[in-house]
Amino acid sequence: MALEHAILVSLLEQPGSGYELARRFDRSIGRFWTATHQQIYRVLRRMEADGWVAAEEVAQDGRPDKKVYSAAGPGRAALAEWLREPVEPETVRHELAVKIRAAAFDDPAALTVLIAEVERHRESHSALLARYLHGEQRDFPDLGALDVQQELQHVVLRGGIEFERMNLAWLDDVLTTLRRLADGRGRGTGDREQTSGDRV
Amino acid sequence: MALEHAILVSLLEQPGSGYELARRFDRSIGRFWTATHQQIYRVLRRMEADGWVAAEEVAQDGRPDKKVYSAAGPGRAALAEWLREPVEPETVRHELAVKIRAAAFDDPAALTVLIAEVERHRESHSALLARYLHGEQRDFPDLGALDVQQELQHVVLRGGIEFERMNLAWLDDVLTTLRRLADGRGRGTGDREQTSGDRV
DNA sequence: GTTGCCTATGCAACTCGTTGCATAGGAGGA
DNA sequence: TCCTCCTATGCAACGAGTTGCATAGGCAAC
Repeated sequence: MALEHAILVSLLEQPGSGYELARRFDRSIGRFWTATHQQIYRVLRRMEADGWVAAEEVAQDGRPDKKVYSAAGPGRAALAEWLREPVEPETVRHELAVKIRAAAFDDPAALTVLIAEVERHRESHSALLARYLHGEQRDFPDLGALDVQQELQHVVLRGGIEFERMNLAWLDDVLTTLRRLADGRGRGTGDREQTSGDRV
Repeated sequence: MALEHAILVSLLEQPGSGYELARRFDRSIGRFWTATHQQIYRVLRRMEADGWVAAEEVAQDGRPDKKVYSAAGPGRAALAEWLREPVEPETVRHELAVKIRAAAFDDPAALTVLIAEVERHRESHSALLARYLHGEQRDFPDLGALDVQQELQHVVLRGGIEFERMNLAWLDDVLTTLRRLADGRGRGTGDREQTSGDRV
Protein backbone atom coordinates (compact mmCIF):
# COMPACT_ATOMS: atom_id res chain seq x y z
CA MET A 1 0.00 0.00 0.00
CA ALA A 2 1.68 3.15 -1.17
CA LEU A 3 -1.05 5.54 -2.18
CA GLU A 4 -0.04 7.70 0.78
CA HIS A 5 3.48 7.90 -0.58
CA ALA A 6 2.41 8.75 -4.09
CA ILE A 7 0.28 11.54 -2.64
CA LEU A 8 3.19 12.78 -0.53
CA VAL A 9 5.46 12.95 -3.58
CA SER A 10 2.81 14.83 -5.50
CA LEU A 11 2.28 17.26 -2.61
CA LEU A 12 6.02 17.81 -2.25
CA GLU A 13 6.23 18.62 -5.94
CA GLN A 14 3.24 20.93 -5.56
CA PRO A 15 0.74 21.42 -2.68
CA GLY A 16 -2.90 21.09 -3.63
CA SER A 17 -6.43 20.14 -2.64
CA GLY A 18 -7.96 16.69 -2.84
CA TYR A 19 -9.70 17.66 -6.03
CA GLU A 20 -6.49 18.93 -7.61
CA LEU A 21 -4.70 15.76 -6.57
CA ALA A 22 -7.41 13.70 -8.18
CA ARG A 23 -6.87 15.63 -11.42
CA ARG A 24 -3.12 15.07 -11.22
CA PHE A 25 -3.78 11.39 -10.70
CA ASP A 26 -5.73 11.48 -13.93
CA ARG A 27 -3.03 13.27 -15.85
CA SER A 28 0.43 13.18 -14.42
CA ILE A 29 1.50 10.92 -11.59
CA GLY A 30 -1.52 8.74 -12.32
CA ARG A 31 0.30 7.32 -15.33
CA PHE A 32 2.12 5.07 -12.89
CA TRP A 33 -0.16 5.22 -9.87
CA THR A 34 -3.92 5.43 -10.32
CA ALA A 35 -6.44 6.56 -7.72
CA THR A 36 -9.99 7.86 -7.66
CA HIS A 37 -11.09 10.94 -5.76
CA GLN A 38 -12.70 8.73 -3.14
CA GLN A 39 -9.45 7.02 -2.25
CA ILE A 40 -7.62 10.32 -2.25
CA TYR A 41 -10.09 12.06 0.07
CA ARG A 42 -10.13 9.14 2.45
CA VAL A 43 -6.37 8.79 2.57
CA LEU A 44 -5.86 12.55 2.91
CA ARG A 45 -8.09 12.59 5.98
CA ARG A 46 -6.13 9.74 7.49
CA MET A 47 -2.84 11.41 6.65
CA GLU A 48 -3.98 14.65 8.19
CA ALA A 49 -5.03 12.82 11.37
CA ASP A 50 -1.57 11.23 11.48
CA GLY A 51 0.14 14.55 10.96
CA TRP A 52 1.65 13.53 7.63
CA VAL A 53 0.12 16.50 5.84
CA ALA A 54 -1.04 19.95 6.90
CA ALA A 55 -4.29 21.38 5.57
CA GLU A 56 -5.24 24.98 5.01
CA GLU A 57 -8.77 26.12 4.22
CA VAL A 58 -8.77 28.41 1.23
CA ALA A 59 -11.83 30.48 0.37
CA GLN A 60 -12.39 31.02 -3.31
CA ASP A 61 -14.71 33.39 -5.12
CA GLY A 62 -17.08 31.89 -7.60
CA ARG A 63 -16.36 28.32 -6.57
CA PRO A 64 -16.51 26.17 -3.43
CA ASP A 65 -13.88 26.49 -0.72
CA LYS A 66 -11.05 24.02 -0.84
CA LYS A 67 -8.59 22.47 1.58
CA VAL A 68 -5.05 22.83 0.33
CA TYR A 69 -2.74 20.12 1.65
CA SER A 70 1.01 20.16 1.90
CA ALA A 71 3.48 17.58 3.16
CA ALA A 72 4.45 17.95 6.82
CA GLY A 73 7.54 16.78 8.70
CA PRO A 74 6.22 13.37 9.82
CA GLY A 75 5.06 12.76 6.26
CA ARG A 76 8.51 13.46 4.91
CA ALA A 77 9.99 11.14 7.52
CA ALA A 78 7.53 8.41 6.59
CA LEU A 79 8.37 8.90 2.93
CA ALA A 80 12.10 8.63 3.67
CA GLU A 81 11.49 5.41 5.59
CA TRP A 82 9.35 3.95 2.82
CA LEU A 83 11.92 4.90 0.23
CA ARG A 84 14.46 2.72 1.99
CA GLU A 85 12.24 -0.36 1.98
CA PRO A 86 12.56 -2.86 -0.84
CA VAL A 87 10.06 -2.50 -3.67
CA GLU A 88 7.47 -5.24 -3.67
CA PRO A 89 6.89 -6.90 -7.05
CA GLU A 90 4.07 -5.29 -8.99
CA THR A 91 0.88 -7.20 -9.64
CA VAL A 92 0.30 -7.29 -13.36
CA ARG A 93 -3.14 -7.30 -14.94
CA HIS A 94 -2.93 -7.49 -18.70
CA GLU A 95 -6.47 -8.18 -19.79
CA LEU A 96 -5.71 -7.84 -23.48
CA ALA A 97 -3.13 -10.62 -23.25
CA VAL A 98 -5.69 -12.90 -21.63
CA LYS A 99 -8.18 -12.11 -24.39
CA ILE A 100 -5.64 -12.85 -27.09
CA ARG A 101 -5.01 -16.28 -25.63
CA ALA A 102 -8.76 -16.74 -25.12
CA ALA A 103 -9.37 -16.16 -28.81
CA ALA A 104 -7.95 -19.62 -29.52
CA PHE A 105 -11.06 -21.13 -27.96
CA ASP A 106 -13.65 -19.13 -29.83
CA ASP A 107 -14.81 -19.00 -33.43
CA PRO A 108 -13.14 -16.83 -36.10
CA ALA A 109 -15.64 -14.00 -35.54
CA ALA A 110 -13.95 -13.38 -32.20
CA LEU A 111 -10.73 -12.58 -34.03
CA THR A 112 -12.46 -9.80 -35.93
CA VAL A 113 -13.80 -8.28 -32.73
CA LEU A 114 -10.39 -8.56 -31.14
CA ILE A 115 -8.67 -6.89 -34.09
CA ALA A 116 -10.96 -3.87 -33.73
CA GLU A 117 -10.23 -3.75 -30.04
CA VAL A 118 -6.47 -3.92 -30.55
CA GLU A 119 -6.72 -1.13 -33.13
CA ARG A 120 -8.56 0.99 -30.57
CA HIS A 121 -5.80 0.35 -28.06
CA ARG A 122 -3.18 1.21 -30.61
CA GLU A 123 -4.83 4.58 -31.15
CA SER A 124 -4.97 5.40 -27.47
CA HIS A 125 -1.36 4.37 -26.88
CA SER A 126 -0.32 6.42 -29.86
CA ALA A 127 -2.11 9.46 -28.44
CA LEU A 128 -0.50 8.91 -25.05
CA LEU A 129 2.97 8.72 -26.58
CA ALA A 130 2.30 11.97 -28.44
CA ARG A 131 1.25 13.55 -25.16
CA TYR A 132 4.37 12.34 -23.39
CA LEU A 133 6.57 13.74 -26.15
CA HIS A 134 4.72 17.03 -26.11
CA GLY A 135 5.05 17.22 -22.33
CA GLU A 136 8.76 16.51 -22.62
CA GLN A 137 9.19 19.42 -25.02
CA ARG A 138 7.17 21.69 -22.77
CA ASP A 139 8.63 20.79 -19.37
CA PHE A 140 12.21 19.92 -20.29
CA PRO A 141 13.18 22.26 -23.12
CA ASP A 142 16.81 22.38 -22.02
CA LEU A 143 17.97 18.90 -21.06
CA GLY A 144 21.41 20.25 -20.15
CA ALA A 145 20.14 22.41 -17.31
CA LEU A 146 18.01 20.21 -15.09
CA ASP A 147 18.15 20.14 -11.32
CA VAL A 148 17.88 16.90 -9.37
CA GLN A 149 14.12 16.92 -9.15
CA GLN A 150 13.77 17.49 -12.88
CA GLU A 151 16.37 14.85 -13.70
CA LEU A 152 14.38 12.31 -11.72
CA GLN A 153 11.08 13.36 -13.26
CA HIS A 154 12.66 13.13 -16.68
CA VAL A 155 14.07 9.66 -16.26
CA VAL A 156 10.61 8.47 -15.21
CA LEU A 157 9.10 10.22 -18.22
CA ARG A 158 11.65 8.52 -20.48
CA GLY A 159 10.41 5.24 -19.04
CA GLY A 160 6.86 6.15 -20.00
CA ILE A 161 7.94 7.09 -23.50
CA GLU A 162 9.86 3.87 -24.05
CA PHE A 163 7.00 1.87 -22.58
CA GLU A 164 4.55 3.36 -25.04
CA ARG A 165 6.93 2.86 -27.96
CA MET A 166 7.27 -0.78 -27.03
CA ASN A 167 3.51 -1.04 -26.67
CA LEU A 168 2.92 0.37 -30.13
CA ALA A 169 5.45 -1.99 -31.69
CA TRP A 170 3.90 -4.96 -29.93
CA LEU A 171 0.34 -3.97 -30.83
CA ASP A 172 1.43 -3.76 -34.47
CA ASP A 173 2.89 -7.24 -34.12
CA VAL A 174 -0.39 -8.44 -32.60
CA LEU A 175 -2.41 -6.89 -35.41
CA THR A 176 -0.25 -8.49 -38.07
CA THR A 177 -0.61 -11.86 -36.37
CA LEU A 178 -4.35 -11.61 -35.79
CA ARG A 179 -5.00 -10.51 -39.38
CA ARG A 180 -2.95 -13.37 -40.73
CA LEU A 181 -4.89 -15.84 -38.58
CA ALA A 182 -8.24 -14.28 -39.50
CA ASP A 183 -7.42 -14.68 -43.18
CA GLY A 184 -5.90 -18.12 -43.23
CA ARG A 185 -8.23 -19.78 -40.77
CA GLY A 186 -10.65 -22.16 -42.42
CA ARG A 187 -11.77 -24.31 -39.56
CA GLY A 188 -8.42 -24.65 -37.88
CA THR A 189 -7.45 -26.62 -34.84
CA GLY A 190 -7.89 -23.77 -32.44
CA ASP A 191 -9.58 -26.03 -29.96
CA ARG A 192 -6.77 -28.51 -29.79
CA GLU A 193 -6.96 -30.04 -26.32
CA GLN A 194 -4.29 -30.87 -23.80
CA THR A 195 -1.38 -28.66 -24.53
CA SER A 196 1.03 -27.64 -21.86
CA GLY A 197 -0.54 -25.17 -19.51
CA ASP A 198 2.77 -24.44 -17.87
CA ARG A 199 4.34 -22.53 -20.67
CA VAL A 200 6.20 -19.40 -19.83
CA MET B 1 -12.89 -8.36 -12.77
CA ALA B 2 -11.58 -11.08 -15.00
CA LEU B 3 -9.90 -13.64 -12.79
CA GLU B 4 -12.63 -16.08 -13.79
CA HIS B 5 -11.73 -15.58 -17.41
CA ALA B 6 -8.03 -15.99 -16.89
CA ILE B 7 -8.78 -19.24 -15.07
CA LEU B 8 -11.04 -20.38 -17.88
CA VAL B 9 -8.33 -19.75 -20.47
CA SER B 10 -5.84 -21.64 -18.37
CA LEU B 11 -8.26 -24.56 -17.92
CA LEU B 12 -9.02 -24.64 -21.64
CA GLU B 13 -5.32 -24.81 -22.37
CA GLN B 14 -4.97 -27.55 -19.75
CA PRO B 15 -7.37 -28.81 -17.04
CA GLY B 16 -6.00 -28.82 -13.53
CA SER B 17 -6.63 -28.53 -9.81
CA GLY B 18 -6.72 -25.34 -7.80
CA TYR B 19 -3.23 -26.00 -6.62
CA GLU B 20 -1.94 -26.56 -10.14
CA LEU B 21 -3.65 -23.38 -11.28
CA ALA B 22 -1.99 -21.47 -8.48
CA ARG B 23 1.37 -22.76 -9.66
CA ARG B 24 0.59 -21.74 -13.24
CA PHE B 25 -0.37 -18.31 -11.95
CA ASP B 26 3.08 -18.14 -10.42
CA ARG B 27 4.86 -19.22 -13.56
CA SER B 28 2.96 -18.90 -16.79
CA ILE B 29 -0.28 -17.01 -17.16
CA GLY B 30 0.52 -15.16 -13.93
CA ARG B 31 3.05 -13.04 -15.80
CA PHE B 32 0.11 -10.99 -16.98
CA TRP B 33 -2.54 -11.93 -14.44
CA THR B 34 -1.58 -12.55 -10.83
CA ALA B 35 -3.62 -14.43 -8.25
CA THR B 36 -3.01 -16.19 -4.96
CA HIS B 37 -4.27 -19.67 -4.15
CA GLN B 38 -6.93 -18.13 -1.93
CA GLN B 39 -8.50 -16.19 -4.75
CA ILE B 40 -8.28 -19.17 -7.06
CA TYR B 41 -9.96 -21.60 -4.66
CA ARG B 42 -12.72 -19.14 -3.90
CA VAL B 43 -13.39 -18.30 -7.51
CA LEU B 44 -13.25 -21.95 -8.57
CA ARG B 45 -15.96 -22.79 -6.03
CA ARG B 46 -18.12 -19.99 -7.36
CA MET B 47 -17.49 -21.03 -10.95
CA GLU B 48 -18.38 -24.63 -10.15
CA ALA B 49 -21.61 -23.47 -8.51
CA ASP B 50 -22.42 -21.46 -11.63
CA GLY B 51 -21.65 -24.40 -13.90
CA TRP B 52 -18.73 -22.66 -15.59
CA VAL B 53 -16.35 -25.48 -14.74
CA ALA B 54 -16.73 -29.17 -13.99
CA ALA B 55 -14.80 -30.79 -11.17
CA GLU B 56 -13.60 -34.34 -10.86
CA GLU B 57 -12.17 -35.80 -7.67
CA VAL B 58 -8.90 -37.56 -8.37
CA ALA B 59 -7.34 -39.85 -5.79
CA GLN B 60 -3.58 -39.89 -5.77
CA ASP B 61 -1.15 -42.24 -4.10
CA GLY B 62 1.41 -40.69 -1.84
CA ARG B 63 -0.21 -37.28 -1.88
CA PRO B 64 -3.59 -35.71 -1.01
CA ASP B 65 -6.57 -36.08 -3.29
CA LYS B 66 -7.19 -33.25 -5.69
CA LYS B 67 -10.12 -31.80 -7.57
CA VAL B 68 -9.35 -31.46 -11.25
CA TYR B 69 -11.34 -28.72 -12.94
CA SER B 70 -12.09 -28.28 -16.61
CA ALA B 71 -14.02 -25.64 -18.49
CA ALA B 72 -17.69 -26.45 -19.10
CA GLY B 73 -20.12 -25.20 -21.76
CA PRO B 74 -21.50 -22.23 -19.82
CA GLY B 75 -17.96 -21.22 -18.98
CA ARG B 76 -16.98 -21.20 -22.62
CA ALA B 77 -20.07 -19.15 -23.42
CA ALA B 78 -19.23 -16.66 -20.69
CA LEU B 79 -15.68 -16.45 -22.00
CA ALA B 80 -16.92 -15.79 -25.52
CA GLU B 81 -19.19 -13.04 -24.24
CA TRP B 82 -16.39 -11.45 -22.21
CA LEU B 83 -14.04 -11.63 -25.17
CA ARG B 84 -16.43 -9.41 -27.12
CA GLU B 85 -16.57 -6.71 -24.47
CA PRO B 86 -14.19 -3.78 -24.69
CA VAL B 87 -11.04 -4.02 -22.60
CA GLU B 88 -11.11 -1.68 -19.64
CA PRO B 89 -7.97 0.41 -19.21
CA GLU B 90 -5.44 -1.21 -16.92
CA THR B 91 -4.65 0.33 -13.56
CA VAL B 92 -0.94 0.93 -13.33
CA ARG B 93 1.04 0.70 -10.11
CA HIS B 94 4.69 1.46 -10.67
CA GLU B 95 6.12 1.79 -7.19
CA LEU B 96 9.69 2.13 -8.39
CA ALA B 97 8.75 5.19 -10.46
CA VAL B 98 7.18 6.81 -7.40
CA LYS B 99 10.33 6.10 -5.39
CA ILE B 100 12.55 7.59 -8.05
CA ARG B 101 10.58 10.81 -7.96
CA ALA B 102 10.48 10.66 -4.15
CA ALA B 103 14.28 10.58 -4.04
CA ALA B 104 14.31 14.27 -4.97
CA PHE B 105 12.96 15.05 -1.51
CA ASP B 106 15.42 13.02 0.51
CA ASP B 107 19.13 13.29 1.26
CA PRO B 108 21.82 11.80 -1.02
CA ALA B 109 21.98 8.61 1.04
CA ALA B 110 18.56 7.73 -0.35
CA LEU B 111 20.05 7.68 -3.83
CA THR B 112 22.53 5.02 -2.77
CA VAL B 113 19.78 2.85 -1.35
CA LEU B 114 17.73 3.35 -4.49
CA ILE B 115 20.63 2.41 -6.75
CA ALA B 116 21.00 -0.90 -4.95
CA GLU B 117 17.29 -1.50 -5.29
CA VAL B 118 17.30 -0.73 -9.01
CA GLU B 119 20.23 -3.09 -9.48
CA ARG B 120 18.25 -5.80 -7.73
CA HIS B 121 15.34 -5.19 -10.08
CA ARG B 122 17.62 -5.25 -13.04
CA GLU B 123 18.85 -8.69 -12.02
CA SER B 124 15.36 -10.10 -11.63
CA HIS B 125 14.17 -8.69 -14.95
CA SER B 126 17.26 -10.06 -16.60
CA ALA B 127 16.52 -13.50 -15.17
CA LEU B 128 12.91 -13.28 -16.31
CA LEU B 129 13.94 -12.37 -19.84
CA ALA B 130 16.30 -15.35 -19.90
CA ARG B 131 13.44 -17.56 -18.76
CA TYR B 132 11.14 -16.22 -21.46
CA LEU B 133 13.76 -16.82 -24.13
CA HIS B 134 14.41 -20.32 -22.83
CA GLY B 135 10.69 -21.04 -22.78
CA GLU B 136 10.40 -19.79 -26.32
CA GLN B 137 13.12 -22.19 -27.46
CA ARG B 138 11.48 -25.05 -25.61
CA ASP B 139 7.84 -24.51 -26.53
CA PHE B 140 8.15 -23.02 -30.00
CA PRO B 141 11.13 -24.70 -31.64
CA ASP B 142 9.60 -24.50 -35.11
CA LEU B 143 8.02 -21.09 -35.60
CA GLY B 144 6.86 -22.05 -39.08
CA ALA B 145 4.54 -24.82 -37.87
CA LEU B 146 2.33 -23.31 -35.19
CA ASP B 147 -1.40 -23.82 -34.90
CA VAL B 148 -3.73 -20.99 -33.93
CA GLN B 149 -3.45 -21.56 -30.21
CA GLN B 150 0.34 -21.60 -30.36
CA GLU B 151 0.43 -18.53 -32.59
CA LEU B 152 -1.61 -16.61 -30.03
CA GLN B 153 0.48 -17.87 -27.12
CA HIS B 154 3.59 -16.88 -29.00
CA VAL B 155 2.51 -13.35 -29.80
CA VAL B 156 1.76 -12.83 -26.10
CA LEU B 157 5.15 -14.28 -25.21
CA ARG B 158 6.81 -11.91 -27.69
CA GLY B 159 5.10 -9.10 -25.80
CA GLY B 160 6.61 -10.34 -22.55
CA ILE B 161 10.05 -10.56 -24.14
CA GLU B 162 9.90 -7.05 -25.58
CA PHE B 163 8.52 -5.74 -22.30
CA GLU B 164 11.47 -7.16 -20.39
CA ARG B 165 13.96 -5.87 -22.96
CA MET B 166 12.49 -2.41 -22.61
CA ASN B 167 12.58 -2.75 -18.84
CA LEU B 168 16.25 -3.66 -18.86
CA ALA B 169 17.14 -0.75 -21.12
CA TRP B 170 15.20 1.66 -18.95
CA LEU B 171 16.67 0.33 -15.71
CA ASP B 172 20.13 0.85 -17.20
CA ASP B 173 19.11 4.39 -18.05
CA VAL B 174 17.88 4.88 -14.48
CA LEU B 175 21.11 3.51 -13.03
CA THR B 176 23.23 5.82 -15.17
CA THR B 177 21.13 8.78 -14.13
CA LEU B 178 21.09 7.92 -10.42
CA ARG B 179 24.84 7.30 -10.33
CA ARG B 180 25.51 10.61 -12.05
CA LEU B 181 23.31 12.41 -9.52
CA ALA B 182 24.85 10.57 -6.59
CA ASP B 183 28.31 11.63 -7.71
CA GLY B 184 27.71 15.22 -8.67
CA ARG B 185 25.36 16.15 -5.89
CA GLY B 186 26.96 18.42 -3.33
CA ARG B 187 24.03 19.97 -1.59
CA GLY B 188 21.88 20.48 -4.64
CA THR B 189 18.48 22.05 -4.93
CA GLY B 190 16.60 18.81 -4.71
CA ASP B 191 14.03 20.43 -2.43
CA ARG B 192 13.17 23.19 -4.81
CA GLU B 193 9.59 24.16 -4.00
CA GLN B 194 6.64 24.94 -6.21
CA THR B 195 7.27 23.28 -9.49
CA SER B 196 4.46 22.22 -11.71
CA GLY B 197 2.70 19.22 -10.30
CA ASP B 198 0.77 18.69 -13.50
CA ARG B 199 3.61 17.49 -15.62
CA VAL B 200 3.00 14.56 -17.86
C1' DG C 1 14.26 -38.97 14.17
C1' DT C 2 13.29 -34.50 13.79
C1' DT C 3 13.20 -30.64 10.98
C1' DG C 4 11.67 -28.67 7.03
C1' DC C 5 9.58 -28.62 2.49
C1' DC C 6 5.88 -30.06 -0.92
C1' DT C 7 1.12 -31.17 -2.22
C1' DA C 8 -3.63 -29.87 -1.50
C1' DT C 9 -7.46 -27.39 0.37
C1' DG C 10 -9.69 -24.19 3.23
C1' DC C 11 -11.47 -20.49 7.16
C1' DA C 12 -11.56 -15.87 9.12
C1' DA C 13 -10.43 -11.20 9.43
C1' DC C 14 -8.93 -7.36 7.43
C1' DT C 15 -7.70 -3.71 4.14
C1' DC C 16 -8.03 -1.75 -0.35
C1' DG C 17 -10.52 -0.22 -4.23
C1' DT C 18 -14.91 0.64 -6.73
C1' DT C 19 -19.57 2.32 -7.49
C1' DG C 20 -23.52 4.84 -6.77
C1' DC C 21 -25.21 8.57 -4.81
C1' DA C 22 -25.58 13.35 -2.52
C1' DT C 23 -24.81 18.33 -1.87
C1' DA C 24 -24.29 22.95 -3.71
C1' DG C 25 -23.09 27.14 -6.08
C1' DG C 26 -21.45 29.04 -10.53
C1' DA C 27 -20.67 29.08 -15.66
C1' DG C 28 -22.15 28.50 -20.27
C1' DG C 29 -25.10 27.16 -23.96
C1' DA C 30 -30.03 26.01 -26.40
C1' DT D 1 -35.30 28.98 -18.57
C1' DC D 2 -33.64 24.79 -18.19
C1' DC D 3 -30.02 21.65 -18.93
C1' DT D 4 -25.58 20.32 -18.40
C1' DC D 5 -20.99 20.60 -16.94
C1' DC D 6 -17.36 21.97 -13.55
C1' DT D 7 -15.46 22.61 -8.93
C1' DA D 8 -15.20 20.56 -4.39
C1' DT D 9 -16.16 17.35 -0.82
C1' DG D 10 -18.16 13.46 1.22
C1' DC D 11 -21.16 8.94 2.89
C1' DA D 12 -22.39 4.11 2.48
C1' DA D 13 -22.18 -0.38 0.70
C1' DC D 14 -20.08 -3.73 -1.72
C1' DG D 15 -16.63 -6.59 -3.91
C1' DA D 16 -11.83 -7.76 -4.62
C1' DG D 17 -7.48 -8.85 -2.79
C1' DT D 18 -4.25 -9.85 1.17
C1' DT D 19 -2.51 -12.07 5.33
C1' DG D 20 -2.26 -15.26 8.83
C1' DC D 21 -3.33 -19.46 10.13
C1' DA D 22 -4.88 -24.55 10.04
C1' DT D 23 -4.89 -29.40 8.56
C1' DA D 24 -2.52 -33.50 7.04
C1' DG D 25 0.21 -36.99 4.93
C1' DG D 26 4.58 -37.92 2.34
C1' DC D 27 9.39 -37.13 1.16
C1' DA D 28 14.17 -36.00 1.71
C1' DA D 29 18.01 -34.43 4.13
C1' DC D 30 20.99 -33.93 8.20
